[in-house]
Amino acid sequence: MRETTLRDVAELAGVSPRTVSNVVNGYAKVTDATREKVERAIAQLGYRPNVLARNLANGRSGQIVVVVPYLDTPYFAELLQAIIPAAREAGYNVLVDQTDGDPAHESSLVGRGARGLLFDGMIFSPLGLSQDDLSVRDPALPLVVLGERTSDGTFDHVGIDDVAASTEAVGHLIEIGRRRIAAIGDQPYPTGEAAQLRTRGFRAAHAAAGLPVDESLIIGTARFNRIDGATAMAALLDRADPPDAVFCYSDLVASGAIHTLLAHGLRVPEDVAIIGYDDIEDGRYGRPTISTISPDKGAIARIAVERLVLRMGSSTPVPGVELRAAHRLIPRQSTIGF
Amino acid sequence: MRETTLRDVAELAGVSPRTVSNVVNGYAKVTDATREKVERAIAQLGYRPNVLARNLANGRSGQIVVVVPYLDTPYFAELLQAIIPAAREAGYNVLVDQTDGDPAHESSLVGRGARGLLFDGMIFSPLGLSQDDLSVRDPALPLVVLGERTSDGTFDHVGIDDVAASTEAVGHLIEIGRRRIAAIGDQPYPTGEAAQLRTRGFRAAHAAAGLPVDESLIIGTARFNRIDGATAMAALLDRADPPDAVFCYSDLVASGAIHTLLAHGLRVPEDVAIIGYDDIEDGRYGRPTISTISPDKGAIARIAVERLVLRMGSSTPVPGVELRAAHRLIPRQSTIGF
DNA sequence: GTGAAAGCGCTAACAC
DNA sequence: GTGTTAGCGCTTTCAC
Repeated sequence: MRETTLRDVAELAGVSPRTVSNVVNGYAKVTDATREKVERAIAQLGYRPNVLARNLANGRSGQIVVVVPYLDTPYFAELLQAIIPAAREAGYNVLVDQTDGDPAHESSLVGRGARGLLFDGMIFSPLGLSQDDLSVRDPALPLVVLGERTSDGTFDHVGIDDVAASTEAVGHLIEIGRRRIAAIGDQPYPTGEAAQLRTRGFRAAHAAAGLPVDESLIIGTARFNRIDGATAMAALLDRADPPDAVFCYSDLVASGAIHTLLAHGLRVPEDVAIIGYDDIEDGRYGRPTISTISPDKGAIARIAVERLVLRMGSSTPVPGVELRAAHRLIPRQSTIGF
Repeated sequence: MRETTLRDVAELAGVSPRTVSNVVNGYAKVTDATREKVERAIAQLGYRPNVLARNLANGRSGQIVVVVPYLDTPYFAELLQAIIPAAREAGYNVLVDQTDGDPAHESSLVGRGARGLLFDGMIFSPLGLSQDDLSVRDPALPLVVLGERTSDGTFDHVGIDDVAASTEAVGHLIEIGRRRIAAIGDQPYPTGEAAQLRTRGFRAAHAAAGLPVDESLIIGTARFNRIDGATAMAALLDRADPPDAVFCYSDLVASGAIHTLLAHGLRVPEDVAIIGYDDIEDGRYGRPTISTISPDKGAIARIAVERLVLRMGSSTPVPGVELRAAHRLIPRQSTIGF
């Protein structure tokens, strides 16, 4: 049995397809009389507009895609959770893609144009891509980038001020009296921009306090996972002169580090204070709860969607801007105790 | 500047649109000579097929939607992470929807027909919906339901054997010598089927061991979150006769319960043993690590996608079946110590 | 305010 | 093997 079409409705109501379309979309003015006729016919036939046809006629899909490296990373899950309602409110459905941080996958996504796909715009949280990779993308694709990038002027970038946030985090450790502070998560290579900004903050806080930086206390990790934190912390504890505090580049890293410390019979924060980054829900319930930098995820989501909608709606190129969401330092048990 | 169309390619290559379509889709036989001509034209023009037009012509969108209650719940995030690659492999993109467990939102999703939307099928993990609500859905929508439901024969259901798994979990607590076992997470109302199956397993394990069930040790919670676990555990500790073990209906609940125990100065598992459910990544890194029931999420994802693809591809109604993925008990520190 | 008709760009009978 | 052509179901310019 064929689905009923707009044409069927028009016939039953004794009007033209044009009028039905007007009624359905709330366009133009339609007499109350005809509107009612049409609506009755729609109800009677159980008519539902065919989105596929509408998409073709409109040349847009009403969908945006959100691309994240990993979905099971709490930070991205929480971010996505915030983006979806924001997008829905703006009338867009959300497609989700995960890249596993694979640069090839990431470039193929940004490289392809909007038209080739079924989304009108993209919110992209890159991991494996360096700034250069990003600029080879299809310029016709409305794009908002999250995280630690800098806009080259052709897309928008939404993030918090990582250097400032990191400086605050390390400043907090200094304030509570720690002097041998380690950092876990550095990534001194092109795709590690996020990490490098945090490292910069680490140095800035030391400089501000007149403290020297022990370079050997800056530990690199391939990713920002628990296991990376656990491993790096173990390496730090193996040293003759372990640190009395650690700035971890994510809450997961912090969680892993704490795990190692407790397993070694050390106390947090008495022996080693720990501060993380991201404010994921986990950090609020572990033992100890994890001090952290909390980015305003709701704001990030709102701003990202808002800018993307603006880009998708504009026929002329929109200049890319840098947008900053708020962040704040949340001291918890892992630095200030119980 | 207009995007190049299939027609443009045909013109440049000196062939008909039909032939270009054949080349693009790998259909039918095309002479190597013409294929090459066409491919050269495609490359030269930078042609990309318009998915929107293709969708309309095909009458399908090539998308499936995955509906979960909450995205920031690790279990669902991990499940989604497994579903996305499985779907992509089958040639489908994944739309994501979260319902916040809102029954109205959930029914509106299942109630609307496939054609009204831009997905060809749905993988649905309901929370607020009872069995009855589910059966009012549009029968034309290919549907696979996850979690603890029973198929009414018009959709497939994929899940693990919850009663068996719960019985094993509680059996494990009994095996390690616990006798006063509590359960946190019961939901004795229509939408709480998941919880009720776990409670049934709780009873079954007691029965199998010849132990009586203390009904007052079965604690209900509105959701399966950390805060619910923390609160319920606190209530249990307020009693004159607290339990020596707790079966938590999710790892998050377990995590919350452990938090409360540690905060009260109790030891896990020495004073109270804890077992959870879901095997989320968190549970493998906390302190103590959480014993749990581990559902084979990869298998669930694979089976769900496979069945959905089968449904979407069939013109005649496919009888709904019950499909079971494997699960296994994973003892960790929270029951067997360090 | 409403109708007629021309697309949107692709697919797939149907011929040759 | 390839060309011709008629849709897929909607939107929308243009008249009236």
